[in-house]
Amino acid sequence: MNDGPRPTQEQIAGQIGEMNRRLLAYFESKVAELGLTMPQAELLMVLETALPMHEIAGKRHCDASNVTGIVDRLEARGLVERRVRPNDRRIKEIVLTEEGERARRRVDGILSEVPGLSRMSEAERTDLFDLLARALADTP
Amino acid sequence: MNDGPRPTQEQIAGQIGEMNRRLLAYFESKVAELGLTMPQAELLMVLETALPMHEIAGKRHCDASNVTGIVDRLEARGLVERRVRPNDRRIKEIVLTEEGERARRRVDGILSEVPGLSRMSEAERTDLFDLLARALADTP
DNA sequence: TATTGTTATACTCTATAACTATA
DNA sequence: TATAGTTATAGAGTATAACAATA
Repeated sequence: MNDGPRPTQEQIAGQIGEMNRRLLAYFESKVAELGLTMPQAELLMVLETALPMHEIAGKRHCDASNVTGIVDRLEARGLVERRVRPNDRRIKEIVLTEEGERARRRVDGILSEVPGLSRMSEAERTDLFDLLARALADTP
Repeated sequence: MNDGPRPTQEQIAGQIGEMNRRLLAYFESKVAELGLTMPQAELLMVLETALPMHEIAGKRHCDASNVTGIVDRLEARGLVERRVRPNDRRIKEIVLTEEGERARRRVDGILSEVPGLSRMSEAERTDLFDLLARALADTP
């Protein structure tokens, strides 16, 4: 497949780290153009359907009290609404407003467009996908 | 090379995002065992040699006032020292203490050990390295 | 009693602007 | 004047603990 020089694990780790840093900075700058932080953008992405606060916290692997703050800011901007669930009045469903739907689609467009991928061939992309899948399987 | 099903760009982007999230969470938990945050750990990694504050800010692409705070905390823990440069008394060189050197080596070990890579063959790792290099070349 | 969500508190990181000391 | 670094300030995200409302 490839008989070039063999990079060390440290070199590969360094390259993955560099990739992560650049991508994160890139995505941050792009969602900032929509007036969003990354946690806010990621919270929008989780709202494919309406969800209670505690389920959002579960998906984001963070404490429920964080979700309160992020939802507060999204709600202040008119992107989401809190709706008490009639069956169980303890629960508040978070739902996207129409403007929230639009913002979510824009965020989705940003996060789906990894700049480094655009000039790769289909075969290269498939190889990368498969290798990442192998790596992911062993990533905690 | 690979004649399996062709994933869409969105699927690959999703996988890269998932990889990033997991790796970041993994590294965060590991450096937290050393009592460090990621910005603190990354600042240690930059100190291969002593550096002035403003150069650290340049390498981290952040404002100089941030570096003041992070160095404050590292200094309070005895991991770094500020030394005024005699030639130009405006400049403070940040140098690792012995304990800082030890912490830096531990952080280096953590960041060089990407868990998903350990069970891949050399050929697979080389392919991944080359594909990431290709992708990086087009990542701003 | 247990669950859901909020509030109070505290800490880190982030940027901007004003400041001090030095060149 | 310009540069290096700090401080003051403000906002966002994070976790923990205490709390109110509901089940």
